[in-house]
Amino acid sequence: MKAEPETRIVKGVDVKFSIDNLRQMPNSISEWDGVRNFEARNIMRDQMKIGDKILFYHSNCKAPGVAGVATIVREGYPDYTAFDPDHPYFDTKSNKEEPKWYMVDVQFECKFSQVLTLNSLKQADELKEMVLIKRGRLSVQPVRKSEYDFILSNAEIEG
DNA sequence: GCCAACGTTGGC
DNA sequence: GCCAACGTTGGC
Repeated sequence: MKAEPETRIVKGVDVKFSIDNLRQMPNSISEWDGVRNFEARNIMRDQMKIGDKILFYHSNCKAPGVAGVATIVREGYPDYTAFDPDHPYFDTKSNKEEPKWYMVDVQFECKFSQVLTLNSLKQADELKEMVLIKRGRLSVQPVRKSEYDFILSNAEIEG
C-alpha cells in the first residue's frame, strides 16, 4: 500500500502520510482513505482480511521504497471521506446509499531502520515479477508471499 | 463499445 | 518540474 510521506496539498489540506504518522495515531491504527482507483478499491473491498500484513510503501518522495509493515485490522467498508464536500477526497459520485469507494483500517507493525528503496528492489531477481516493479502505478496492489518474505529477510527492523 | 482527450501517478 | 505510462471520461 502506497502513501506519500512528503507534503502534498490537495484542496488546501496536506495529505502526506508516512509510516511514522501511522505509528503516532491512537493505537497506531489509521483508516486507509482516499484511494480513488477501481482496481485498488476492489483489493481493499474484496480481498484484504483481518490479520493480513501489508508493506507500507513511501511514494512520490525523495527515497521511494518500502518503509515498514502494517496489519489489516478492519476489512473493507465505505470511504466516507468521499461523502464530505469539504474533504480533499470528496467525490460527487459517491454517497452513503451507494458508496463508490472503500477503505480498510491498518495498524502499525514495524518500521525498517532504512527504507528498502525501489532502486534496490529493482536489482533483485526474486522481485522481477512483482507488481510494484513490473507495473508500478497502482496504490494498493498484491504481493506474493515469496516477495513479501524476500523483502522482510532483507530488512532490518527498527527498535 | 470504441477511442481521443484528458487527468493522475509517481519515478527521475 | 518533467513527462511516460496508464486510468477514466464522454462523445459518437
